[in-house]
Amino acid sequence: MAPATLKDVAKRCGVSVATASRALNNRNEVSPATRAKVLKAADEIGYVPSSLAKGLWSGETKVIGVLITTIENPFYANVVSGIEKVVKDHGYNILLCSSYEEVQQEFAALTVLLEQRVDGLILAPVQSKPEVLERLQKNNVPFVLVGRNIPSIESSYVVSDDFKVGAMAAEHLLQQGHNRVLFINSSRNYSAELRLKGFLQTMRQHGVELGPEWVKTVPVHQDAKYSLFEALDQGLKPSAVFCFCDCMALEILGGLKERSFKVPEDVAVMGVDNLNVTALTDPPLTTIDIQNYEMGIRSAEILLKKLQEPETQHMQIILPPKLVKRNST
Amino acid sequence: MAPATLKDVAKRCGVSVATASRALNNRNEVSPATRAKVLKAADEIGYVPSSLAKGLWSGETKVIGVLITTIENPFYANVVSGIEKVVKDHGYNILLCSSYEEVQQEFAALTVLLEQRVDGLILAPVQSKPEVLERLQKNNVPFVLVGRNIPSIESSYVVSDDFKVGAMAAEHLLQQGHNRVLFINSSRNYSAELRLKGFLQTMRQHGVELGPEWVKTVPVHQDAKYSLFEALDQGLKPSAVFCFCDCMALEILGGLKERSFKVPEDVAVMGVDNLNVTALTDPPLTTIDIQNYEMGIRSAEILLKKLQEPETQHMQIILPPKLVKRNST
DNA sequence: CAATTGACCGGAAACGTTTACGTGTTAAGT
DNA sequence: ACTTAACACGTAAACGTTTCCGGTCAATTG
Repeated sequence: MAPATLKDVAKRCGVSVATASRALNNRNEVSPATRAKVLKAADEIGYVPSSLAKGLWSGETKVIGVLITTIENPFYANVVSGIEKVVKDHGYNILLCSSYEEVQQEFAALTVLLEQRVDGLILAPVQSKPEVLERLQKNNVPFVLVGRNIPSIESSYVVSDDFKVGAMAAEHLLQQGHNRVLFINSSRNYSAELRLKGFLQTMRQHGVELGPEWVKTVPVHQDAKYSLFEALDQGLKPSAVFCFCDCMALEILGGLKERSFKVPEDVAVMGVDNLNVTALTDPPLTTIDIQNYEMGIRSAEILLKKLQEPETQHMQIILPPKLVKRNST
Repeated sequence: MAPATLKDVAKRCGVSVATASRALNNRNEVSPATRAKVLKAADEIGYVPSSLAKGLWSGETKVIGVLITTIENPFYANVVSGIEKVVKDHGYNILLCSSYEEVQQEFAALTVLLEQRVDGLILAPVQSKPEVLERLQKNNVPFVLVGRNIPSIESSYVVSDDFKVGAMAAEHLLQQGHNRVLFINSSRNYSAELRLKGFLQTMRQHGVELGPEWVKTVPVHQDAKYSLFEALDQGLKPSAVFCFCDCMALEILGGLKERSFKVPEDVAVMGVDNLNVTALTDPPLTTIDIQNYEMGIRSAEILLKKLQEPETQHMQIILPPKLVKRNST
């Protein structure tokens, strides 16, 4: 049994479809009596208007796409939560897609989102190549990058100051007396590049030159601890490990435990994201707060502004990172 | 500029809309030459078919709704991830809505999902009252409950054996010599009721009678530690705390730390869900694995089956819980 | 050579909305 | 009493697809 339609409502109370529509939309060309009749009929048969038909007519779906790597990463859960809070109040809904850090899946998801005619899009792009965004621009759907920028294309984005994130980590670790620092980095995104750059440059400024063996890029879908093991097995003796994100830092914590290293006595660990749980790990994790939830909020606000005023200029927000010192360093 | 339409494609290569549609859908009533022409034109103008129009025509949207309390709870992140894995392969997409454990928001989200004409729905219902599900049945959209059942209505669901979860916790804690156990419970769901029942009944069977003061229900949107503090301030001296879920257990861990209790020496703590992070907390958390990801998988599989064969009987899956002993008990 | 077939393609209806336009009724204004 | 405006409502077109039905044209058949 197909869902009830406007025609059903109209037939049931003996008016035309147009009148039924007007009554339900609170337009004023309907007499109070007929309006009551229509509302009653609609309620009785459980009528729910079709967003499909509405969207086809109006050209807007009231759906915004959110394309992230995976919702299992609490960082993105925070971001999405922030987005949802903002857009809900404006009558928008979220269509959630995941790329799992794979270019192909990202592209497929993008196709889906375009087919669904999302009014706008917030995404954490996988690759720094501009293909995906060019496609968006071609189809001119408004979009905002979140968490990661793509430098080769002009767009709106909300990111943390990633160079500074790397620099802050370096400064903090140097201050604690570390100069053999292993950088466990993510692949395929510009934030990772910037953090690395900020990190290495700051180390160098303080006279610490780290060769490429001190930087490990974790293959996607692999536990970061194996990158650590790889480094250890190559004979590296790091006094500290700096991770691209807390997720990786947690995995490193697990790896160190597995190999019976004490943190922070044998090896210090720090991450980025300040996930809720990092306050409760063993030991509590030193990390850098990059305002996850706020990122979601701001990106959604920018997108909404673009939807309301299509001629809005691109907006870039760079949130300041903040060191959260705990016991892992 | 509105997105390109089939008519645009057709006009561009001088064929009818019907032919263009046939060419793009790989139907065989088109000559190879025209097909090539159409595909080329479609590619050139960046044509993306409209799911709205397609859905209006076909009566199915290839979207399934997922309605949970909040994606910030890693338990649901795991569940959603499992759902996504299954439905993606069958060409379905996820429309994610959150109820934030509020009946009103749940109802509003449901309206949205019905308006969007989702083909099916997977939900973790907030309340045990059947209003929401009756609405679903009235609109006859196939649905599957996940994580929580609603006993008053017949439906498909995938849950853990929640009575047993409570019983297992009780047995484990008794075995460790605890008989002053504080139960930090969730409100507004049947799983919570069952776990409590299993817990209390098992305690009683072993001669431990716990009065109502030993059961605290955490108000929604409140840190569980305040429920702990309340109990402590009432003069209770629990030797162990059993929490409805790991999220709460983590909050309790925080609260105990705040009040300088040592875990497990002063107070033991255990939770439910076996979240990834619980292996790395201080101390590593004893918990009960209820197969979060698997729940998502199974619920999605049931829903897909219902979509393929609408006459399918209701299916109920009760997954066996498994104790994961760590150092917090 | 006429009739039949088949390949290929266009016209048009349908899905469920919303709104511009037209029409009929009624009350107010002269 | 006649015009006019306001009001209430219906008709129909449009949004972008897909498919049914029919038509054209060339090739095959007798």
